Amino acid sequence: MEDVGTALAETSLPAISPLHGEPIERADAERLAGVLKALADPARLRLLSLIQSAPEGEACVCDLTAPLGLSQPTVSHHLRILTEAGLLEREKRGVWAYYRLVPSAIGAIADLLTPPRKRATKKAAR
Amino acid sequence: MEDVGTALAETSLPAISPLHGEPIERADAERLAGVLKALADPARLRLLSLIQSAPEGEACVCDLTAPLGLSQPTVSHHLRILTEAGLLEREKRGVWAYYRLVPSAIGAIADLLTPPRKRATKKAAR
DNA sequence: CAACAGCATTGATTCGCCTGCATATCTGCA
DNA sequence: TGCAGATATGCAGGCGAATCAATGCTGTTG
Repeated sequence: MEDVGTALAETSLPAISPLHGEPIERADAERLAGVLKALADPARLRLLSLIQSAPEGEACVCDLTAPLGLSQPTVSHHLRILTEAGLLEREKRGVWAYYRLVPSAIGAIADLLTPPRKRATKKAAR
Repeated sequence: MEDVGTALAETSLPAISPLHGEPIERADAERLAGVLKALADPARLRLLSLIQSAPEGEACVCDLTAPLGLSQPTVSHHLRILTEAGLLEREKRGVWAYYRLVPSAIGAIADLLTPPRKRATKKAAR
């Protein structure tokens, strides 16, 4: 894969939504799918949940392996994917690497999936 | 896979969110991941988008193969997955099968991903 | 009734991903 | 400098998914 990280970070994940106006294009669909793919995994969902509920809203790898029941390399791998998708941010303090959520990124996804308010009108006008 | 269809339909996709309170459990993570996996595909995102923007908010398979550039069996396959995930509903009229969105289902996902309003306070109190 | 059109299903192929093991890298400390 | 603990990366096995061609099914039409 290329750089899914920038997919959500800045430019990408544009204001277009698959549930609003005209059909999205292939490139946009692939970008959005890339980010959703990062979310669509039980281990990664649990990671996000664990980090979010951690004392300071952050957690290091060593705190996450046990609750997940996965090996340290595997956990590190999933955290990498989530970070590259723009859903997590990493901060290294000393020997430990602390991860925390990026609320705006997750919010952006939620917005894209939120159908327009009462916008059920069909464009049958054509 | 078992019945991802019921995953969103009724009981499943409970009120728990991976981004709110305490960490979600493994079973919940797998259910949510199952639905997200249905979304995390470019072809399926484009299908949802095409159907949503269709004249009556509905479309049949024959209208979808060309814009997607995929074979009819493949399109049918994706529609099946989306329907089983509870994101689409199917209605057969004559020889045609019309698909349309299930807004509540997609809204439910969006709600789960929407962080609590201004709830950024950490529970470090513990 | 026969021929045809729209969809779904099956089988086969290819590709990607999740996982763990082994190993490399980095940081702090003696 | 050398050692130990915390993370990251490479590699490989195995499972699941995406796709298409071929086939079956159902309703429509002549």
